[in-house]
Amino acid sequence: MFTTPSQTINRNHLLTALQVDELERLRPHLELVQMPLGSVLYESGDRLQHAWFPTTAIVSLQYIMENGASTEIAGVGNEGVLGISLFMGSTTTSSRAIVQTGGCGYRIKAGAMLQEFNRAESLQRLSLLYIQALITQMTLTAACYRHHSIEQQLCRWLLLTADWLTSNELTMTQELIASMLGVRREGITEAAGNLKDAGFINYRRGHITVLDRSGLETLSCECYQVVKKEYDSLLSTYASTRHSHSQAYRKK
Amino acid sequence: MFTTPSQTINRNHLLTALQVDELERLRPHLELVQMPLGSVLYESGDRLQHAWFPTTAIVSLQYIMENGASTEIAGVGNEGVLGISLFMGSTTTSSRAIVQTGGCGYRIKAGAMLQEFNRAESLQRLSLLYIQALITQMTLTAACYRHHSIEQQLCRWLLLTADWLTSNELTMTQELIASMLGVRREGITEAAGNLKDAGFINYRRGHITVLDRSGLETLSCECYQVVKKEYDSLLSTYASTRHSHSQAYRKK
DNA sequence: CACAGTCTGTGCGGTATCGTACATAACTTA
DNA sequence: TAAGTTATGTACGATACCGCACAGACTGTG
Repeated sequence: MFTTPSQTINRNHLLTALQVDELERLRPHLELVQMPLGSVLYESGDRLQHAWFPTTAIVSLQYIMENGASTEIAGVGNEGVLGISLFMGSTTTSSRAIVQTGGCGYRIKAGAMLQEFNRAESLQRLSLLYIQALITQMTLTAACYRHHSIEQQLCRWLLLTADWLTSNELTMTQELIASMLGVRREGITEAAGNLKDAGFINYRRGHITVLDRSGLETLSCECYQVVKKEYDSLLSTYASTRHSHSQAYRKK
Repeated sequence: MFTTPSQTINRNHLLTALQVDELERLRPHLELVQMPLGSVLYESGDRLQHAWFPTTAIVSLQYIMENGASTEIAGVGNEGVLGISLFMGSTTTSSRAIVQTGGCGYRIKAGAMLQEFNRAESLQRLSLLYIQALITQMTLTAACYRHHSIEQQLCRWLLLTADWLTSNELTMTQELIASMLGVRREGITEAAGNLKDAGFINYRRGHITVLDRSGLETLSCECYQVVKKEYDSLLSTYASTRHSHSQAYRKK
């Protein structure tokens, strides 16, 4: 969605958009960590110890109902940050953050994050900007759950995920997708079968390949385009506020 | 939900929780306005000219799909503020804000709001705290749309609305409720009929009376309790950070 | 008071999704 | 290679909700 694959490695767009001096202050606190598939960054109710800036990982924000049913509320890739409630002033969060696609990211301790945020400089400004986009994504997710078919939602989900990955090869079981969309696994099997018959995707046990993005877009609801547009706009705002020397970070 | 009716008049909890000096700075910019039923504070894509702090009004945040179908994403009462994207740094919003229950509120021009927010004092802190609670509400709304029946959602909606009103008398047509929950009007008619048969509510053309809150809670999904708890917690945090002299505002 | 407009009640067939059960296929490990 | 595990395919009745149509009831207005 955002950049070409090669640029994405070890790179989080929010971080790279920071002012140079601010990034230099943060750098000693940023720890490059593995974010393996399925690992839980935080649970509903947890007191956050860190914030995370994904680079190649994709994280799913989910709400878990009392009966254990899950619902994905939003996804976070290398355009964003996890643990926003840290600086929103709340001690806990209502959702679970679980790694949907394994990869890497930067981790920072809660205290350091909060301190920098409260300086009210670019980290704050960019984080708030990001949260606005996140809210848009959540809005569309809710509307999509209400009004669109499983097949449409699957198309939206595949497109968004492929955008985050900047790849057409997803490592993902139908069971997992179903749990994120909050539907039965069989529903995904059927929808995926249709998409395969249409020639828009291909898949084998645990792997999905997007063959025809525009095909998926025609079957998808408007939700994908709206969210994509919001994130594109976010990234271009990042870019326009990026200090000319911020590439110092990339060299690291 | 939050206080007794008499205390609610002309009062917004976020405003009253501000530091005294900050409130004094804001006061000249706060304009008490009518917020009549059905009026649209902003549309999706609008550039915001104001922020609003409801006192007796309730505002519904909705996403409007391309085909005109609507979905309520969250509600805002006298615990919150409308127009958050103003200070999130985005120029526009993705949702529509429409007055669901007529009443009053304070309005403030975008510039004044932004200026005070950027002082990074209590208005910023409280607004972010509020947004965190709003995000929780949006999360639960999405999960509820996915997993719960119309009847459960109606119970949730009635309880939340009654809490905002601090009253058991809602002026509301089934058609309007249906459009907010994004379902058919007939679905609401049927669910409301069940609740009436159970003795939990009563209604006549355009009016609904909640007779048995705990009854509704038993039929409601967990979503109501979770949201209520979040807002209760928000208000108690407001209260604990309120300056002892803030009642100066109430005297106005 | 009559009438128009709006709100609510009801019925009925259609459809998407669910819940369940079980079969088959693809990987993994011994 | 065999066994075990996990992923995917398929089927079928149940059900919640939809779309539509229309009737009846309430309310405000001339």
